[in-house]
Amino acid sequence: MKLENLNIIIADDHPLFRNALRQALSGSFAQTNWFEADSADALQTLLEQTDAPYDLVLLDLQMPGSHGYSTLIHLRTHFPELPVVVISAHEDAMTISRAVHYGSAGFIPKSSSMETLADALTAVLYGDIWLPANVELQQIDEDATDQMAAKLADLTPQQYKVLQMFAEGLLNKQIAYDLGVSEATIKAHATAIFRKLGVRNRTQAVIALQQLEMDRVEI
Amino acid sequence: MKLENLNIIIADDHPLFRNALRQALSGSFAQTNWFEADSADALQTLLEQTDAPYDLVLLDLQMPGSHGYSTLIHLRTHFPELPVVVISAHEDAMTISRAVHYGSAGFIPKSSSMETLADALTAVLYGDIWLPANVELQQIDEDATDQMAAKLADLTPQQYKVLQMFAEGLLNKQIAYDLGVSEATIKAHATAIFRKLGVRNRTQAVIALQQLEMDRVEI
DNA sequence: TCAACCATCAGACTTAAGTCTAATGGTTGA
DNA sequence: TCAACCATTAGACTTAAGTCTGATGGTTGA
Repeated sequence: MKLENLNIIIADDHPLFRNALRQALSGSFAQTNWFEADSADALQTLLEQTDAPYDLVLLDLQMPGSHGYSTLIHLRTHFPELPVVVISAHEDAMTISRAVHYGSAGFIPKSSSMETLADALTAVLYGDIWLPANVELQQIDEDATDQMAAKLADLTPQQYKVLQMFAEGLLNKQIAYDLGVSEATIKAHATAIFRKLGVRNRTQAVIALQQLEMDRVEI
Repeated sequence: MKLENLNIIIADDHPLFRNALRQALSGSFAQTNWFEADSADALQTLLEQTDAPYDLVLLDLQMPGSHGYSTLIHLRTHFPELPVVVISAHEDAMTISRAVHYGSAGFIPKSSSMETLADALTAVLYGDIWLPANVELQQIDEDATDQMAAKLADLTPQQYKVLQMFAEGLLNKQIAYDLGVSEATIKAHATAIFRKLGVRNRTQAVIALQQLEMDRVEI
C-alpha cells in the first residue's frame, strides 16, 4: 500500500484534540481525507453511510456513547479489515493489554509527541501493531468482562445501536422514532439482545454494557 | 477525645488489604475494635444494625455496589458526625478534590506507608482533614455529576438501598423478598426515587447512579 | 403535643416492556 | 439458486413496572 490518498477517521469527542491531531498528522500524511466523529454514534453512522474504503480509525475509548472497549469490539467484529488505533489518556499496561486483546492495531498515549504519532500510524498502515515502548502485555484471562465482550461481539450492528440507546435511557418509542422504524421492531431487537447477552430486561442489559467501561479494571 | 477504645470500620472489598490495614494500624491504635465490610451493602448494614458509636470509616471508593462517590455522599448525609477517610488507588488531584468536596475527612493513597497511614488517621480522629502532601485541591464546579450527587443525598437510606438494588439488575419482586417487605413498598420507593432523581424509570435511575462512578472524570 | 417525615401496605389502575407467532423482503455467501 | 441471516412489522398476549389514592404506625424534632 502506498501511503497516499488515505481515508482516516478521527473519533474523539474533543474538537480541539481532533484538530490538533489532524494538524499534527497532515504533514506526514499528505493528500489524506480526514473524517471526524465526536461520538460512537457518529462513527457508526460514518461507517455505514459512505462506502468509502476507510484505511484507519483513530479511536478514543472515552467518547460519549462509547462504553469503554465496546466500540472497539464492535468495530473489529463488523469491520475486521479496518485497523483501529486506540488513543487514550490512560496508558497503564492493563488498559493497553485489553485494547490489544480486543483487536486494536495500536495504542497511542495522548501524551505522545507528534513524531511518535506519525510513526505509529505509519507502522499500523503497513500492517504492523504499534505499542508504546517498554510495555509488557498482560495476559487477559477469561473474566466476566471478557465473556461479556464475546457476547457483545455477537450482536448485529443494529442490535448494538439499540443497546446503546438503552444505555442512554431512551424509551422504546423514542428509539423507534429516532431510527425511523416501528416500536415492534425495537421490541424484536430487544428480545434478541437480551437473549444474546443472557439477561432478562433492559436494565440488566445496560448494566452488562457498563461492565466494559474502561475503569472497570481489577487492581 | 482520647484515642483509645475506638470503633473503626474498614470498608474494602479486598480481604488481604483489610488485613494488612488492620495489622498496620493495630500498633498505633491499641484497644481498638475493628469492624470490616466488604461491600457498600455490608457497610450500610453495619451502620444500621449496631448502635455502636463508630469513630471512623476507612472507605475504599471502588467496592462492589459502591458507585464511586455515592457511598461517600450517602454516609456524609445520613451520618454527618462520622468522619470518613477515603482510601484509593487513584490519587490524582481531581479524584482527591472530589472526595473532599463530597465530605471526606481525609484521603489516603493505597501506596502510602504504614506510618503515613497512622498519622493520617490520628489527624482525622482529632478533627483535622488530612491530605497527601503537595495536593492542590481543584475547584469542583456545578457539573452534571455534582447535581446528581445533590439529588442522591436527597434519598432516604431505604430509597438509596433500593436504588442500589436496581443497579444490580434485580426485579421488584426480588428486592421485596430480599428486604422482607412487599412489592407494593418497593414500587412506592421506586416512584419516590424517580421523582427525586428527576428520571422516568429504573433504567434511567441506574444510569444516573453510574454517573457518579469514579472514572467518569472529565479530562 | 403536634407537625413532619418515614416506611409500610393494599387496591385499582395505566403504561411500558417483553414474548411469541408469523410473515415479507433484502443481502450474502456457498 | 438456495439456505442463512438480517431488518422489519403486525397482532395478540403476558408480565413487569410505575402511578395514584388512601391508609397505618413509628420516629423525631420543635
